[in-house]
Amino acid sequence: MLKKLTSEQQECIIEAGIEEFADRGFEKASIKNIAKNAGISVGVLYKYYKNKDDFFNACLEESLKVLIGKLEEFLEGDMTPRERVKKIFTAVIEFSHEHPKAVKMYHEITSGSFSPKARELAKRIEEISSDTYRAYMKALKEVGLLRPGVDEKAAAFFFDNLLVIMQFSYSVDYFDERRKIYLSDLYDDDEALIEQMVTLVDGALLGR
Amino acid sequence: MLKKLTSEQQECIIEAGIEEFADRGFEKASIKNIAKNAGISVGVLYKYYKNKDDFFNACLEESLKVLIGKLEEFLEGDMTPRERVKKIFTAVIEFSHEHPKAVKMYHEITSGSFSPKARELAKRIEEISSDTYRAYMKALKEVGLLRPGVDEKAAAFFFDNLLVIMQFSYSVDYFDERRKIYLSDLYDDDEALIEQMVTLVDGALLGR
Amino acid sequence: MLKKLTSEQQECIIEAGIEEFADRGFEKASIKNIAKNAGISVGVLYKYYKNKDDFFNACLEESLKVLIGKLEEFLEGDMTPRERVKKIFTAVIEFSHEHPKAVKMYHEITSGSFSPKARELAKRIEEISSDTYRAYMKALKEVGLLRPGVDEKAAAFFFDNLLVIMQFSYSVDYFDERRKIYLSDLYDDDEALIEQMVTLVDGALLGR
Amino acid sequence: MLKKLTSEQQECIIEAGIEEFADRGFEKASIKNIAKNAGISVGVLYKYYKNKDDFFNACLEESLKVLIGKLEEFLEGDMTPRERVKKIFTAVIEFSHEHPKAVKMYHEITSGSFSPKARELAKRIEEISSDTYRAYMKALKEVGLLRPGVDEKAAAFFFDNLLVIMQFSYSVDYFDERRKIYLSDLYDDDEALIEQMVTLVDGALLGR
DNA sequence: AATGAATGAGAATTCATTCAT
DNA sequence: TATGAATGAATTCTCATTCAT
Repeated sequence: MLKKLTSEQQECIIEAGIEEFADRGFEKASIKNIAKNAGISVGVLYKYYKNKDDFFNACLEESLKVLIGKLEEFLEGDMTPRERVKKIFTAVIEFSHEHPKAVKMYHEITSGSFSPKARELAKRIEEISSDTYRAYMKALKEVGLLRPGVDEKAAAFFFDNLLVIMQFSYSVDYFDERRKIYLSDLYDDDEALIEQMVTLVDGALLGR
Repeated sequence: MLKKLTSEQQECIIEAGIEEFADRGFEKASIKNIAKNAGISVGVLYKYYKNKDDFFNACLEESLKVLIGKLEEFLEGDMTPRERVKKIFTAVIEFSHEHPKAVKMYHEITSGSFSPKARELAKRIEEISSDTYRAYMKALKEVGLLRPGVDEKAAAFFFDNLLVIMQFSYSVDYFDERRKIYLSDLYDDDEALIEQMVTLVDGALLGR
Repeated sequence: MLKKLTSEQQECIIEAGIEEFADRGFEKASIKNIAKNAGISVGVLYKYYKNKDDFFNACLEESLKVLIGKLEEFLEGDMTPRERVKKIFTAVIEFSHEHPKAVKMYHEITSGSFSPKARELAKRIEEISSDTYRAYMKALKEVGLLRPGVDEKAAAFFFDNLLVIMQFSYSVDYFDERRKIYLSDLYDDDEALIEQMVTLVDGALLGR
Repeated sequence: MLKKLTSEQQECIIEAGIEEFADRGFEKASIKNIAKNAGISVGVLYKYYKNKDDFFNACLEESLKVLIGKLEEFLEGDMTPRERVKKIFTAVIEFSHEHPKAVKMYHEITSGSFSPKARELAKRIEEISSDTYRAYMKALKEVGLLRPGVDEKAAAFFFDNLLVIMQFSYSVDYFDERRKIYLSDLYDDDEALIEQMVTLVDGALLGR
């Protein structure tokens, strides 16, 4: 039956794409399947997107947009360093619970070789994170809170490393299982894990 | 597998497989190509391995074997905690330089959905690492070196998280580019980065 | 067809169709493209024409109509046989310059397998030409100008063969390139080529 | 069932290709169909030929090879001009009877836009014919047989034009039907048609 | 009536896997 | 036993045709 796409259905396409790409990876993802899950025909997908690559980029962009949104909140508000670190860890874990597919999309581009467009999107998000965390580390240093001898860049890298793998640990199947292995009873206690991470990060950055 | 992997030819097949899987990912990897690079016919490959999945598992197993080998050295020898941490960071980066394909194989299974056999292999290596690091953290705690309030499991998780992402940062293209973005001039100075990481980890675990 | 082709818009559609079919061939021709160039929607095109085949026939009919128009002039006027032959060769080449798309449409049906309707249209034009040329040859014979032993039908066939391939040589890319290969410096001198052809045809038909 | 291709089957592939391309044209020709008719799987076709284009070129080359073979006989032997012209007309018609698909392949490239490889093949055959016929016309001129005022190039063009359309008239459906329309009872009498054509050509070239 | 987005069958192409030699 | 040509299902992508708006 020929029926105009509702705007709901249009969103549905990207959503179905993210679902499929996140679950099965770019190569295994089937356009036919995505169309079926989105309740549309393959033709309509190719009306909006030039090819599989192009569609993947659109899904990726949507996913990263949500991730970037979270980042921007990081430097907002007035709080102690510990509070801020706790806030971001909490946000990252919450985000992973709410948008596991977005995180999986991010993880997806870390493997395989993608189009220049995808590389560019990926580069942008890394630059934004890097800038954000380096600015924070610089601020800490200026007020004499960053441990002496600690380089701002290394500190930012260290900090984002932990956040990235934490995101994976709550979204990507493999890392989730690994988290269970490492944490056993702590696996289900997000609160406690956050507290531990904050303590460790504080020790690393502030020395207390 | 009809035969144990003993002959030189067998090693050659696995090596060619690791090369291909690491470089092109599971889906894009070509069996024909692997056979050609190993100097055998596809028929022989299928004599030893049931299918692509099965062969991938064999390659994965070999890769993980090398990774596990490194781990065992961790607890060996008598040294201060800082020395030990430095040693492992150094070893991890050296290993990534020497065996980037093995690390890529490890990264490869973190994406996509692999067979039960692959999951099992992966589980084993995570259990070994987890046990190793937890044992170390426990030892630290017992001698009163671990910062008060820090859980051994969380500490082990924290520590391995950093090591895993550091391995990726030196082997997986995406993470390597990301490392460059974060570290800029520090990108080429492994020594300095290790020093920084050790300092941060020491601060996190030991409070100094 | 629900409506006769009367309105200006209708001509526009056919014109766009001829353009597209002549340039890209039946299979590669795009209905969407034709509609766009005609300034209408595809829906309208399908209102007037049952399908692509049907529309092609309409375009073909229009093209052939123009070709037939030229034919009718052939027997008009009072002139010597040589003058008449020269006139028709000149007309054919002029026509090819002015309406290359119509000639291409004609060439297009000589390949592929078209619908009965197209065959019928094609048959009609061939019958008209055949009748025209046979009548002329008969007239020549009756006044004793046609060389003895020359059959009127064969002469008509011979004559039209030359005209048809001459048309292709000025309209269809392939035959145009071929003409260049054969004629080299004569390629750009229509006048001279016509003169040569007339001489040859005169020799063939009249013996001088 | 997996079974080695007999060499007979290998020839069969090209033959099936020529059949399909000749009958349905490049665009409509179906690779699946060709494979089925050749008694092979699609995969094997793609083992030998890069893609549809490449396979078409192979079929075209095979077809043109046979055509060129005939051409070479043209200048052989010692005979009067009339005998030679008769011989080539006879040969051309025989050839069209024996290899109608080869002629259809030749006709096929006169429409549509083909790959550089196909253009090159086509150009070569036109150059060979052109050279052959021009050499013959030059020879005629040198012995004073070519009618005065007749250009060798134009004569060669005129001659090949007739041969080409004669080939089409015996192989390409459209031109075959046209031949019937023009010749009526002469349609079935190849001998008589040849005699007529030879007479006409002799009149054109030699003036008798 | 006119629109043009949606449909989905069908095409070319790939490549893991098989098995005749 | 080893080979690698043959298989054919599955994938992406196109576009004539339909029909809800």
